Amino acid sequence: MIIFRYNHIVNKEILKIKAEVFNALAHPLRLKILEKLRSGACCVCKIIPYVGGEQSNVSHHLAILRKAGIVRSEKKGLEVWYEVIDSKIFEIIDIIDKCIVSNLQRGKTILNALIKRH
Amino acid sequence: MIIFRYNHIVNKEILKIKAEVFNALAHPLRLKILEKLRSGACCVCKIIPYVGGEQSNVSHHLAILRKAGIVRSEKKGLEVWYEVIDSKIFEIIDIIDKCIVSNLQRGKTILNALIKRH
DNA sequence: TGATTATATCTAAATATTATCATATGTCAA
DNA sequence: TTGACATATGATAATATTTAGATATAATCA
Repeated sequence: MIIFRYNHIVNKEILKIKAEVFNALAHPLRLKILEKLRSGACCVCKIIPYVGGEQSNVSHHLAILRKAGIVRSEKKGLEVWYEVIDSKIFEIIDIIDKCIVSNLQRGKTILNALIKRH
Repeated sequence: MIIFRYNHIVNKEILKIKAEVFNALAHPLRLKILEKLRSGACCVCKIIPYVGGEQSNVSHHLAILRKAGIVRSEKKGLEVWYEVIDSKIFEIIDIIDKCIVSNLQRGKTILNALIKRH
């Protein structure tokens, strides 16, 4: 099938999309937004005080998460409610958490070994 | 314990570290480097032709992965070998892959529904 | 020792991201 | 319709990232 000839282009494109998703996750404020959305859909008016920060700034970050396909929004009267599209995103965040913890533990072990030598 | 008073600072700091790890993953070239490292440790001289790009640029991206605690390097004679520290990072990449595929499928379904209406 | 090789670092220009402020949009209620 | 409210968008300045080229470092070999 002719489509296979385009595999390298498709792969490149997929790498780019993946990088864009990671990029959307690469900001403390956006991670905090997702932390809030972990317990379910939520109104922007609740997200703003939770994460702390300017209304327009939070709105910007929500737009970044939206464009990356991580969350979707829905208007309910005056309010806008956001929710995570695919909860697999939380698995990712949890794995990163574990990675960081074991990294810190490794650091601690090395530090202890160094201290004992003196 | 007094340490609990610092929880919010610690949380903030952890969010920042997490964001930094995601940031390290947020580039097609770095994802491609990790793709190469999935099969095990690898020399820079193999990574460069695999990912394609300037030597200095690849070296820079390797440094970013190193600083984020995702890979480590070891000198072997003239060569430098890199390897992934914690293979959980691949689980993350695989989950993102699945998310993207199901997102694309959802898009396709919606598109089909729209087409049928006309 | 000096040349060669592999990789890292520095520099600068181009580009992207972030935060803030100002303004626009859309919804409701009087 | 007008005004108030919740949220989004646009413009801008500050900052960070990316890339390529030039140079530096460190290991090996003649």
